[in-house]
Amino acid sequence: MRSLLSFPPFHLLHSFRLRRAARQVFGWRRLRDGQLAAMRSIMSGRDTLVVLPTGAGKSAVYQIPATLLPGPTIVISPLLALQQDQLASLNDRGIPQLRAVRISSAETPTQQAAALAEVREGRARFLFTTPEQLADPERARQVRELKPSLVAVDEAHCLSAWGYDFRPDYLGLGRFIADLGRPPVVALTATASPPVREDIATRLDLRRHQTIVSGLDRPNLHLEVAYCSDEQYRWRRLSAFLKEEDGRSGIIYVPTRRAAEELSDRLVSAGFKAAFYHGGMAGGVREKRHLEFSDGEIPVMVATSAFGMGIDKPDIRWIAHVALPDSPDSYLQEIGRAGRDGQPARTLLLWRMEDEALQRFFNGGSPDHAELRDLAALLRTGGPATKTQLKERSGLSARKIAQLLGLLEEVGAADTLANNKVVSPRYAPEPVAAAKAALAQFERRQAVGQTRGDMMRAFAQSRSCRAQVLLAYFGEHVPKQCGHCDNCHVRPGEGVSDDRPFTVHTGVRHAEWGSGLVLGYDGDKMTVLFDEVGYKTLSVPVVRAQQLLVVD
DNA sequence: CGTCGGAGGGGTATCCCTCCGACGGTGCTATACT
Repeated sequence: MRSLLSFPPFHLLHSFRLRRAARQVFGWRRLRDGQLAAMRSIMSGRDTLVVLPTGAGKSAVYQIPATLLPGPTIVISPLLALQQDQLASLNDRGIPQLRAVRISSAETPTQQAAALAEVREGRARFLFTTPEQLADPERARQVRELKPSLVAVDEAHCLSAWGYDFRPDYLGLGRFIADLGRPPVVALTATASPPVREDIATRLDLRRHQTIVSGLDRPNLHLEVAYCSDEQYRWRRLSAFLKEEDGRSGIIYVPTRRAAEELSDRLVSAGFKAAFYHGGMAGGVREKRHLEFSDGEIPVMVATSAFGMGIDKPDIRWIAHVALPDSPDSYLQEIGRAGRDGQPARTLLLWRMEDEALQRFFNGGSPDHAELRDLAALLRTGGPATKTQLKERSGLSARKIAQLLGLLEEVGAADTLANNKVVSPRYAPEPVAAAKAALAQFERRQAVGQTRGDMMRAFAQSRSCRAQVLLAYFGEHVPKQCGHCDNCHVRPGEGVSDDRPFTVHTGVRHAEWGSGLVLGYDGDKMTVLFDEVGYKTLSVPVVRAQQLLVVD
């Protein structure tokens, strides 16, 4: 009895208030399980990592609690176009508790000051911004003074996918949150495998966080994969597929901008209503194409991965891949855009062994030992310096500097001060040792990137139920055959071996690779996710015969 | 690491083969011009 009195059932109170807010503010009569659990976690002041498919009301997970919290909510989101849509959807409701403003390069200094004032005076509840804005110490100070009650990191997988080289300011978010005095943080994404989740939690420095994963299996998506020995065969399969789809809306993912333009031309010549989309197009044209696709004017969009986040067309009927994606994370994210209305949709992966070459290139070449060493030395001798100064002194590009600094920071050979200057910490390793450690760090991460590519190929080559194989990668155990993939249809029941030395999700240990988690079985192969070396596929008979794994 | 296009050699086919180098995704932002 005493425990009941000293610990009132806050979760019941939270649930009641959340449901009431959902009804009053959004007009929703009910919340899904995953949504409510995530919102309760936020209300209890815990850091929360939410993995929910897009279209499952992911934004509401932070928006509804935000209306109940005393201070404003800072929403960090990667794309300005995406922010634009989210701002509009909040402000169009005309409810004061949902009023949202933004600070980005798209606002003038006057508009930025006005936005800050609106939040400060309690007239706006949400402040949208980008990691790049928060990298400016003055901007971070302004945001800090707003005393936010919640920080929401939307599309949080970007942190892991982009932070290390493409958009390094993503890696500064952990520091920004620490300087804020660590209000509750919620990180949201549609797909994140266990290593990516761990990466997000580490980089944001989440504390005793709760992870909520829900509904990754999408029974209305039919999964199909075909190996293509040459380009002619790939083209034949693709055009046959498009004829079957007969004008219904869908996306063809290609690996390069050039491929997008060329394939689109070829499809138009063959009589399909197609257009292309990639990151090299002018902003206005991109927006127009996006609209034409949403309206159904252009049913077939041939695109690079640039055509992704921010697409909320509910009736996309198919997704085709004319290349192997870099990871199951990207693949699930991309096919997940089909069939958001719950109606049946098809996915077709047309792949060649040769596709992997490009992925290997994108996975990146090793940084130079000498460059790392010289930069570490420069930090030790030159005193605190801005990135621009370092760029001048070293002669390296801004992007290279950011990449190298990130690695040096991870091994304790560099540190960013509050004024955004970079220094060599007091007990920093010698430049040569620092370069060696940084290189090892890079190689470790690249190896994990490589195992993700390996898992993508393993998925493509698998003869077992596709959903089982794909979701095993995400740590989800699908107990029954999915019944919505090519392998389930063609050979129901075949390829399933009963030889399973460990049950799924058993912790195991390998002499060389250390501890890991059994994720699933595919015929006589098993997949294990190791803490240090990433995903590995092992032969079950070999594991048995040589006793490669023991229970950890 | 593979593909593509141009250059150049072979050898004399209104051009074919080989070699070599370039290229390959994702977006924020600040700044300098019109």
